[in-house]
Amino acid sequence: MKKDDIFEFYARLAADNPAPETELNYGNVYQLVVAVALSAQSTDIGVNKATRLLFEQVKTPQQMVDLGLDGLKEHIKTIGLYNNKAKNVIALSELLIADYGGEVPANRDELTKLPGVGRKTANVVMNCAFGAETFAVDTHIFRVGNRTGLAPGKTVLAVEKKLEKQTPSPFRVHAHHWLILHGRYICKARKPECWRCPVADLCRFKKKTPAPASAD
DNA sequence: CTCCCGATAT
DNA sequence: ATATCAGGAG
Repeated sequence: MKKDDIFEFYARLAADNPAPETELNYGNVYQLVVAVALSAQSTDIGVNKATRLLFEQVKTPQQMVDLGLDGLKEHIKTIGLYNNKAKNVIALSELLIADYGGEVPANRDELTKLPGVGRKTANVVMNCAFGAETFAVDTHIFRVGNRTGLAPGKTVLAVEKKLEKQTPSPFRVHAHHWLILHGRYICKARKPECWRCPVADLCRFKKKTPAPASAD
């Protein structure tokens, strides 16, 4: 996409939502790490439903270790991939205690050493907790970037690099949230709602979906 | 590349 | 019935 269109693309999303935030619920940075780790291939709504009770009981890595593997599984049974996620969250909590004094490191390379925390999760934590200009490319951003032509790429890393290189400075902090929310509610995987899309005229995906009255 | 895996929308 | 959901590890 051309430079002026990229600027216009973000300017319009920003106008609709000046201060976008994650929709995952959390009370501290440790809980943010856990919530994002649990969110893989699952909806934010489903994760929030499970963490509401969990986070009342567990606010620190030590409290998670005390809860134990089976106790954690009981809380997150309703989330997909819960066996792997439970093991990772316990292991991640133990590592935070052993190597980081129970604190979450404010550094992407250190975050990535935590079990269940890959580049995307680390980028989310760096942005949401520490204000870093990171672009956490998830399924939504990968789709929106490719479909619209804003940031095409064959891999999530390629899309991330493109976003990092081309995103104008006024938008760099919030860009990834604008793109996720846009993908979640308008540029949806199954049924994109182009008729109410604020950037449809900038989008290479020319599929003109019907108006809502005749959409279904 | 495959496996992990429940809830929800279509 | 099947696709999709804030991916990561082996």
